[in-house]
Amino acid sequence: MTLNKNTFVGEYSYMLDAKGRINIPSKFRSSLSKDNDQSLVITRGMDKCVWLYPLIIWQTIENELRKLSSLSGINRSFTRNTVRYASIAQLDKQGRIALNQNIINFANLTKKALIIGMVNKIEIWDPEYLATVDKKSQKIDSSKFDELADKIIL
Amino acid sequence: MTLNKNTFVGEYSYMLDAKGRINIPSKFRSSLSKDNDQSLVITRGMDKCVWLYPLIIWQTIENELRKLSSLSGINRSFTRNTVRYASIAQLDKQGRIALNQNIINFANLTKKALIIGMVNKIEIWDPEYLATVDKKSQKIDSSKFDELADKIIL
DNA sequence: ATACATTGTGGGTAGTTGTGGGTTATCTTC
DNA sequence: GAAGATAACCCACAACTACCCACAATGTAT
Repeated sequence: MTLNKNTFVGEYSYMLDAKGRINIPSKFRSSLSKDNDQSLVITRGMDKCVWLYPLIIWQTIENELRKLSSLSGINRSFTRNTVRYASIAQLDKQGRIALNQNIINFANLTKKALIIGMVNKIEIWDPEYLATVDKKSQKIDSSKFDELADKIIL
Repeated sequence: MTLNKNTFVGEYSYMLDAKGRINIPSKFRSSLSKDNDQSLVITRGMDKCVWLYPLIIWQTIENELRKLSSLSGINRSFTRNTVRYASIAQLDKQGRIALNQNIINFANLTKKALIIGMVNKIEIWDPEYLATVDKKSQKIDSSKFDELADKIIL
């Protein structure tokens, strides 16, 4: 198995149950390295979505944040936004995590939820909301998109 | 066997079976280098077709994406769009991969499918749809082919 | 020409995965 | 300390997927 650990790609559609639990795709679970102890850090995304980091990846982010100068306003607000709503959750026996009401509201989640692998982290979106975001960004950013695509896509 | 590894040329016609599985030409299989662990990454093409990358080639894309900072919105949506429809699949014992319904719909695949070697990646097309695309591009592209001629000597 | 290996295609089965819900523990608040 | 709310744990089960075997058609070697 030559797959990179703690790397997530692909899109999955799941249900949020009445208790606020949501399944983590089994491919993502098996991608989690052992030293994560089956744990993810739940936090607010920069967009209106949930971000999930493998615990050990989160720890490296914490260390990066420690180094950031607080002189810069963007640094302060980024640190505040990412850290203040962060919580650690361990997968239950069925491979789910429980989201609290706060973050459910923040991401506008109801029942259907899209889980998207974003290489080093995982996003959870309300499908309809993501669709509107997609449309907007395609109009605005298409030229910058092409630039990135030229560099990265083979 | 003098061909470069992870290089694909030629066209093959195969059937998609009831389970969404499709055979990978044996020439392509033997071209895959060992370190791919018999794995391909399935994703949406820029045209309405399926793109298949050897795993290690895809990983170079992943690593480029990893470098993009999530502070920038354009980076986030670019990563999302690139990675979202990707899935890693290992060839089964008969040398096939399974396509999910999402990508089958995207590429308009039914039963017959054309597999085309595109040097560093593989494309899967619906034969009839590709025919219509070919007709259109012949009209449009002849002038742009001349531009390319400056860059690539055949 | 014959025997043997490879390739493309189909299908059955056992195990995994996604989802729901009930029961027990833990924490709050009065 | 009791009552109520919240969270953790367990079990159940349908749907799906990965894995296995089968076989005809084609290609290759003797």
